[in-house]
Amino acid sequence: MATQFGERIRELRTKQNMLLRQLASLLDVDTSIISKIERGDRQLKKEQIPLLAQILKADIEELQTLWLADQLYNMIQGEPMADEALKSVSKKIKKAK
Amino acid sequence: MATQFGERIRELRTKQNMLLRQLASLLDVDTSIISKIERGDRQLKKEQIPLLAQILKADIEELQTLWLADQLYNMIQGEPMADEALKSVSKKIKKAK
DNA sequence: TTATATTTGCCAATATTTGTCAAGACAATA
DNA sequence: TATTGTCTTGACAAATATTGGCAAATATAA
Repeated sequence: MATQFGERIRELRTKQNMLLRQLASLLDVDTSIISKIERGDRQLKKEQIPLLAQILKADIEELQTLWLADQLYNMIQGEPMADEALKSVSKKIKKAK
Repeated sequence: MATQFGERIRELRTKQNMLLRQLASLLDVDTSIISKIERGDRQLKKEQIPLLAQILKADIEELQTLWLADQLYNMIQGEPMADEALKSVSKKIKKAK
């Protein structure tokens, strides 16, 4: 399953002519991890987002949003009451502000 | 942290004059587990929802919604981009239908 | 107090996630 | 065809997180 996050990372990386192994080295993980993340096979660890954003000269908040949206989507996809639950959470969030 | 799901379970259980240990027995887990679930210290396993609904004569979909909403809230709470991510997912879900 | 119900902290078992390694696929090109 | 470089994939091990159960602590009621 492809992820919005992974696709964006790949886009950012390739536009800068950066190789998987170069990005992997800067993030201090194996090349295969980055490959899987870009393809949506694995999730990046949340704490790694800031460093990744810095390396790719990307907006941290953009990546955080994409990352979180992927997690949420993953959780609700296939759930019968996904819609209801989403609405409920949105309401609760608004109140909390 | 209290959960909507846990509070609802407790409400349903006590209204029927059922003890923790009685509910626990029917669900085939230790009493402490139910206590923690009702107080929001633990999450019920998703697969246990149908049985729990049956025991408490509750609407499965209601419990599924509350359960899922708790999971989602847990995931986004404290996240700076929670709002954006939620919107993004809602959009994606609507499209998928 | 005594009896019963609930809560809490801790541990072991289990499950999930994460990373590494090695082999394979694929394309470019000598 | 053989070689080189990049990327992908699967198997495995290590690190983390989750789960359930026990037992002690705490509450509640009589």
